[in-house]
Amino acid sequence: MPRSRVTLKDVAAASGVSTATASFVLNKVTTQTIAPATQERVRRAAADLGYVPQGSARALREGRSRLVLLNAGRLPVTGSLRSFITGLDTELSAHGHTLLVRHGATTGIPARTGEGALKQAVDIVDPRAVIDLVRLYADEDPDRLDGGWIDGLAAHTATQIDYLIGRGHSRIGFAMPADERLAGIARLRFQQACAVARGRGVAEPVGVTGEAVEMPAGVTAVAAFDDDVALRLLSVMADRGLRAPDDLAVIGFDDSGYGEMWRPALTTVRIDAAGYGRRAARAVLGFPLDAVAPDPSIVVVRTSA
Amino acid sequence: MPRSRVTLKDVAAASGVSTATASFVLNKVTTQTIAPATQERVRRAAADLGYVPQGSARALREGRSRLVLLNAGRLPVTGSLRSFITGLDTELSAHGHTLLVRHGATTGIPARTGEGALKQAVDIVDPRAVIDLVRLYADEDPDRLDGGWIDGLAAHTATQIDYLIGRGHSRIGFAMPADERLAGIARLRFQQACAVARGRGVAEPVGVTGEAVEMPAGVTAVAAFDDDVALRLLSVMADRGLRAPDDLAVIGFDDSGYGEMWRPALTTVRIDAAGYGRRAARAVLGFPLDAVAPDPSIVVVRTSA
DNA sequence: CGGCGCAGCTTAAACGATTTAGTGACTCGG
DNA sequence: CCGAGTCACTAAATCGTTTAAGCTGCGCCG
Repeated sequence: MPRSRVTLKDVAAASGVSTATASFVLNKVTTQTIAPATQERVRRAAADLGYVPQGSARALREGRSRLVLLNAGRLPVTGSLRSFITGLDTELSAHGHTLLVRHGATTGIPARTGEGALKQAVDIVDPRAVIDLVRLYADEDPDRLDGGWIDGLAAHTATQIDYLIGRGHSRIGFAMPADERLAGIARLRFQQACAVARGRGVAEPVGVTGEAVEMPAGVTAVAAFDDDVALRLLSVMADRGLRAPDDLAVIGFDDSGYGEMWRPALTTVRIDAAGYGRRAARAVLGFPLDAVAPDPSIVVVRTSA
Repeated sequence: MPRSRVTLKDVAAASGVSTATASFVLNKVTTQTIAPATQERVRRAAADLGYVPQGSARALREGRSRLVLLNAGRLPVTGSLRSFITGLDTELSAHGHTLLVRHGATTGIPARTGEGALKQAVDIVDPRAVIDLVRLYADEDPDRLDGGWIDGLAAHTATQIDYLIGRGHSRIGFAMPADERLAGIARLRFQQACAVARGRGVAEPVGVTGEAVEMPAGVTAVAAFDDDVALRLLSVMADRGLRAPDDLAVIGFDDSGYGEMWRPALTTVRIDAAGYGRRAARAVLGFPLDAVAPDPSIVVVRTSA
């Protein structure tokens, strides 16, 4: 019963042509003309038999597979990363490709076990492309296949800071993550925040850690690196009997989904991560990017700021 | 410079043997004896050239690749799933295999787009095995390659319920998730909770939804399906001015990492998910399971219960 | 009517690994 | 000195695709 896999040979035999012809038809090769009637026969046979090309054979022949590998390291897949992945996945599969994600202890430090594991995965699947979030976040990825995610960050940081300024805050703190691996991208965001403030004629934000709740004198609001940092800050504040937004306004970044469960509910910035995912897919496949523009980021106003 | 991939042929040529011999050496084939000196030469050459076998060629020949595919659907990868993946990954890579994860809109309902996408992924990579969490959680997976995760659930549910009973609660609620896709596994957990209570001579828990905070008369504690449900309940309680644990004790399940940021911090059950991951890896590879037993689950006592 | 061009196929050679079925060169017992 | 039995190794087939190159008739031009 479990008749083995249907191969191209089966399709060819069933439609009375050679495998070459069948391949030409099914791949819509333009360098070769095939009679319409023949095309029809082949397509029918393929459909009837339920033929699906074997990826490994194809990959062997073509030197690379139709897979795209996303290295997510140990990043939690919630909020925007989840959306990013979804966008990436839908756009890729619309073009016959498949997204697979590697999670694991990749350290970002070359020649550590994690790096080796990624390399191994790459060698095994011969992916069409690799999107390495770990290196991207460590700010050392030469070819950023992120669909403009990193580049878009400046505008989203502006969304965050502008909201605070618009609410009348003129002395702002910027809460950095504790995780070393995020240091690169955190520094970037901090610089962006400073630039925005300068542009608005407001004092540059002061960097603070998410844990320490003692704010430098005069700071009335904190923009957090992400929702995680914001939530951690909120909980430390609660321990000290401080409430947001009255004692200190707190705005997160990159709506993680957990902020809305908190009390006070976390005000945050929502980014069209799925849009960036779709763009990343196009970048990877070599398509023009201008066709898809992610929506601008918006502030999800809840209670904390 | 980008000299193309090092193949087995290169290794064979460099060590003056045929590809067959090289293959025998590198795969430690026992049906064939090779002179120690030759083995040494081949291994050196492979190392020097940086040879890595090409997965697609191997997969083509063997009919399946050395990949294991985990279908995570739209599940958030935090807490225990993250640990499960880590355990799976380390154990698999210790045996020359690689774990890749598919995220996406898989619906669990056959013949929907999601299912098709998974099938496509499977066809492309010819994985050694597929662990389908979506089907597993929908309770319709015939061959459960989960390392005993589902089977272990009964004991962990007991950990959760017993804690509440030990704290003197005799009328307990069980908070179910709103997500339809978790209905199967939620029902299972609820039944387990009932069984535990019966065994302890306590009234069976009443099922409640995570959102509704009105508890049936006399209920003093709630065991949640997972931390997410617990957190949601906690926030609804906060809105009504109710505090845990005094007004209602709440215990989560499957420590997600976000519970400790909440105030009151969420008491929950921590499961050795990494252990189950390692077992799942062994199950997939056909190794005996008894060698690895996951640690028993423990209660992480914080404040909410 | 010879030959050219073209539409519509097929043949066969890759791709890089694994593995079956040998093949020589030895040794050893009788 | 022959036959059998190891040992150490190789030749070649194979997996399923893609694709360059070749082949065959037919129509048409000069």
